[in-house]
Amino acid sequence: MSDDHDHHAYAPSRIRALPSWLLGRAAARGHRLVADALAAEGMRMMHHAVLSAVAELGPVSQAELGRTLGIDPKDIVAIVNDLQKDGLVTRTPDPKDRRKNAIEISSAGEHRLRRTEKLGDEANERLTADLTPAEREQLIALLTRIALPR
Amino acid sequence: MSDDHDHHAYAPSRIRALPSWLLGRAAARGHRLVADALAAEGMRMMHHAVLSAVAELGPVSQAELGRTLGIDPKDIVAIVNDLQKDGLVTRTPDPKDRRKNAIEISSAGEHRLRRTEKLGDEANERLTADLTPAEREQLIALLTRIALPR
DNA sequence: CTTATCTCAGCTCTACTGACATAG
DNA sequence: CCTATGTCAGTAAAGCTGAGATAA
Repeated sequence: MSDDHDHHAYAPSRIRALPSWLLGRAAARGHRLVADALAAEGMRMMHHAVLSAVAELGPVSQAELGRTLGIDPKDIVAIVNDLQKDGLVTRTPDPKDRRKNAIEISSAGEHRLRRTEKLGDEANERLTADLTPAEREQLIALLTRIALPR
Repeated sequence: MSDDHDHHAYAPSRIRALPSWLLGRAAARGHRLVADALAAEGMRMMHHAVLSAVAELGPVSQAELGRTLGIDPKDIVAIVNDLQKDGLVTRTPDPKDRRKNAIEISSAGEHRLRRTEKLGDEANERLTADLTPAEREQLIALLTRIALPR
């Protein structure tokens, strides 16, 4: 017991056995890596996620964004506000349903997205640097099944 | 495209490919499950983690708790305050190093820990209900390697 | 009348930063 | 002098709740 070195890799066994605990630790580390990388472009993780979803879904309502990303629609408001302020997305009233805003990515947004995507990928590689490519795929597959439950 | 049902399991592919994103989603879901379960005993996740660490490490300083759990030592203060207020741990000055507090679990703390441990295990089973036992072990092994990097 | 969308204000939990007093 | 420990105040990001206005 009581190694003076090697404090970092230790966690009490009862804690270490809890998937939720490990998930929290791993997510905190991953978030730190990605957030630091995206900060170089003045973006936060949720900004990148929403911008990426807007690019993929085309003109889309805020409520739809919230549903597909699993984010509270109330939080989409502030994120879209920021993206719009930077000219990365456009927010126009939907003529067919005037309750909705049609969110679309701008050319500046596409340019920004290409850069943040690269930075995010690099951060995720650092996060999973200890894993083999096959292990990364398996981790993603397992996480998908518990992160997006039916 | 555009299934009216089955919104829940979808996420844009570029987002879904990011381990950090999946980790965040999975951790949020796990935290919700565990936090709700522990709330029945008036405990939060960090209270349970610290109480568990105190039980396993015996008389231990707050700084040591912070190091082994990977939590900021400043945050240990408030957690130990709460645990002490409920009589779950004792906080006595260390006679050998008067800078330190020796944190020890009480019998009430051990009783509380047995119950929160059970509640936490059940919540973690719900979180990983879609996985086989072998897959759970593999998930824990993979998470350990990225959550506790050297 | 009921539902869906959007906005606002506020809260919790986790994590972090800076400042400080005390003890080694 | 410098480091380690503990305490306090405040901040940030993600995630929630409740209330309300507008439109379908």
